[in-house]
Amino acid sequence: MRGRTPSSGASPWADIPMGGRAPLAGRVPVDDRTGHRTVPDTPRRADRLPATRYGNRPTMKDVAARAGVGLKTVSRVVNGEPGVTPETERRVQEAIEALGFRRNDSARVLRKGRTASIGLVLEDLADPFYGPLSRSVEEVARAHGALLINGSSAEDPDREQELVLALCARRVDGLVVIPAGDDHRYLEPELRAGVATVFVDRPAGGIDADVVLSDNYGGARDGVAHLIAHGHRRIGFIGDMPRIHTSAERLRGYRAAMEDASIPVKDSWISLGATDPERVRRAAEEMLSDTDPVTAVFAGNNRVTVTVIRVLAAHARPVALVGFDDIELADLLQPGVTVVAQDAAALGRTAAERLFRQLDGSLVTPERIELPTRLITRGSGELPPAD
Amino acid sequence: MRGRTPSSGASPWADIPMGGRAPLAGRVPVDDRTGHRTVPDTPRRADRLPATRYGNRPTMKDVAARAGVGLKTVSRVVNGEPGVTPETERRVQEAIEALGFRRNDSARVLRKGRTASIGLVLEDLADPFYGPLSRSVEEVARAHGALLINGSSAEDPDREQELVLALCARRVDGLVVIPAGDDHRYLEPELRAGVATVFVDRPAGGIDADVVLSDNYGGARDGVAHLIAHGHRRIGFIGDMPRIHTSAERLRGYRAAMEDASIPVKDSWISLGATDPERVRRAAEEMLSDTDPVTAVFAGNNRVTVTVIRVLAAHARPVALVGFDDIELADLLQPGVTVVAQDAAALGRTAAERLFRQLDGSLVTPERIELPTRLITRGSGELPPAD
DNA sequence: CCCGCTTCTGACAACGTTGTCCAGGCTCTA
DNA sequence: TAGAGCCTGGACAACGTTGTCAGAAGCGGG
Repeated sequence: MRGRTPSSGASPWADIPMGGRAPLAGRVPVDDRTGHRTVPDTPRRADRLPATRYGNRPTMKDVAARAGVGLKTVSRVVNGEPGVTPETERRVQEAIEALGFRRNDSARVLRKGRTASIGLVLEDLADPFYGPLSRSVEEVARAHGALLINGSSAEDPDREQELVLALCARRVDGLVVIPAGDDHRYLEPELRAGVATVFVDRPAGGIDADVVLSDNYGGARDGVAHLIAHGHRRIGFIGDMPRIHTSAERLRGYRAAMEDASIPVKDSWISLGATDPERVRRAAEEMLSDTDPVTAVFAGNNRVTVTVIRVLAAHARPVALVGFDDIELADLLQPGVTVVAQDAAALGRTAAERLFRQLDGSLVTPERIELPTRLITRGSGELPPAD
Repeated sequence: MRGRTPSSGASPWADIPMGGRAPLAGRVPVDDRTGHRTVPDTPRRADRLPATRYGNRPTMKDVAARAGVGLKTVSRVVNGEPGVTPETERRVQEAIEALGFRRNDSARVLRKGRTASIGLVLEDLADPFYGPLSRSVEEVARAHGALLINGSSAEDPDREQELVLALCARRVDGLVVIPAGDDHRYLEPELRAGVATVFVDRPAGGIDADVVLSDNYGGARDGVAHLIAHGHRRIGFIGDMPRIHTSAERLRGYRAAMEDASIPVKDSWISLGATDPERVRRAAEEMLSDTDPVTAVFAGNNRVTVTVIRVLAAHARPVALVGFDDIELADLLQPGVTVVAQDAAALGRTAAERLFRQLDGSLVTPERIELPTRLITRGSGELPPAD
């Protein structure tokens, strides 16, 4: 009992009743799944259905049979290849329409060797920083006729690798990765096989690949220098885990600015690993209630900034604030929030464009590209120290 | 030379589904990249490779040859099937490692009929409302071992269809669609073929399918009633294009609330089609400077709300505001922004869960699910009318 | 030493598409 | 009208994987 007999003349889909969703019900051996049939030696994972396929979809063969033409002729019509009479083409189109045929791209990929899809692995799609980035990657992909598959690593190196390998198994033509881990040697076979790869926001570890970054170090340094220029000397830094490259770079920028101004940094002014709001809140409150309290805070990313704003809003004494990453409505708060803005869309666009340039062969040598940041003054960073 | 067509005016690469240039034209130079570093382990394929292939990836056959076992044994090891001696398994694993083999899921899909991937078509990934939604869909997909492919329709029905069909061509197991258009009969063949389908945020048109919605009507009605309860009678409504279901429903809610309070609505209080900030701004300014100016505004979605906040901030007389959709930092503004919040993550989660229940056969009858909204009072909606 | 049994292994045929190549039928010229 | 050329259409073999099924190897009992 094979799925179908192609020689049965009329295609089996020609007379499927409309509106029924019958294929859904029968395509899983529900009896086996519920399991009250105790058959011990039957392996559970055995799909006993002849076809584990979901529904039966018409193939080019079916279309050909219905249109009364050869298989390859259908292929030609579907792909807009020349060499088909208008009349023949019409008949084929009609059959396609009638059967609801859709080309199976898996088979196509298998034959042609490319998928016209690229993968994007980022940290969290829900983060307002990654939304625009993802969107801009998608736009570039679309302009090149490719689809975007994406996944969130949730800052977990194992999950990153798992995702990347899943994408590679699907034979994406290229990968845009925002690394969670710091060892990417597992990608060596893919690079050898010609999978275009660009890392964004953070550099790759252990392999030589394209990287597109923001100037985290310079941005943070400028932001902190800005606070110093407004008279602050006791400046706190609240950032993410230092194993994250961006986080480490921004801390480095903070230290550099302080050193440039010959201000010794107290350990209690620095808080790292602030991953959730509660920890950020505690960190902020601690450095504000220190015996030697900070008069300004530099927030290491958008999530930290938002939480710090909340803390400061509830704080009696005004405290200056500069945040890394722009946030929506920052201009409407009292005071407006001064930020070091990076251009997420530009990061994504640059990366994706490099990816496709790798793919069309016009790029060969991996490069490291650093995009500038921009200090946007809105008030909170210009508050004078209130000792 | 494979010069087969004299009419070679059209690029032979013009066969990518979504238009645009094929990315991989000159992929052969990839060999230059590894170039001098000859890869000793990778067996070279025959020279008669299809011109479109790029990079040689090892196949199970290669692994089998290297490990000195049969093809099927490799398959067994790769898929963790029982019946392989530890010793054999070790040899195979070693070969896999050495060659950097990755199973080709396209071939697997072709054989098995399912892709373990689902498609998500939404309006704009960069919109803060869709980020969390997308993320929650991804989480559910991940829990079911599926990958997420997504695309942005940019509110364009043609693009929606193009994306959906591209996903179907890739044989996604299921589709989560946030409709841009209002006619989805093109999906009939897919439904018949058993592609699980759930519409979110807006209903499908012309077909019978699962839908998960927010209670747009009720939410808007409650929000407007809230303004009325605080003494307002001249209330403006600024919304998106009325052809969008959510937009129309919210307008309906507005009208219902006004009618419940027996307040006749002036045409000049209603502005639709406000898609970009500039138009929202003009619309808001007009209804504020009317001879009979509104004392409160109901904003039809998050983008409108943000712009209206800006306009009101620059406005002398205090004006009450309730917005549909919650926005970040809304609580920190002066006054805090009162909103009708919908739970984007819950929408996505509910939809994705239904999708997988369709797939495992436990759901057959399409349903319409409506999730409640929540009025969050923060100040702006409780301002008294200032005539 | 053979038989039956279990356990492990491999040959082979799909899956649906596209590239190659050849067979007819047609038009156009001599 | 025949032969040369051009169209158009179709048969067939890949692509890399998995399900089927039969064969091989190991092993104990008669």
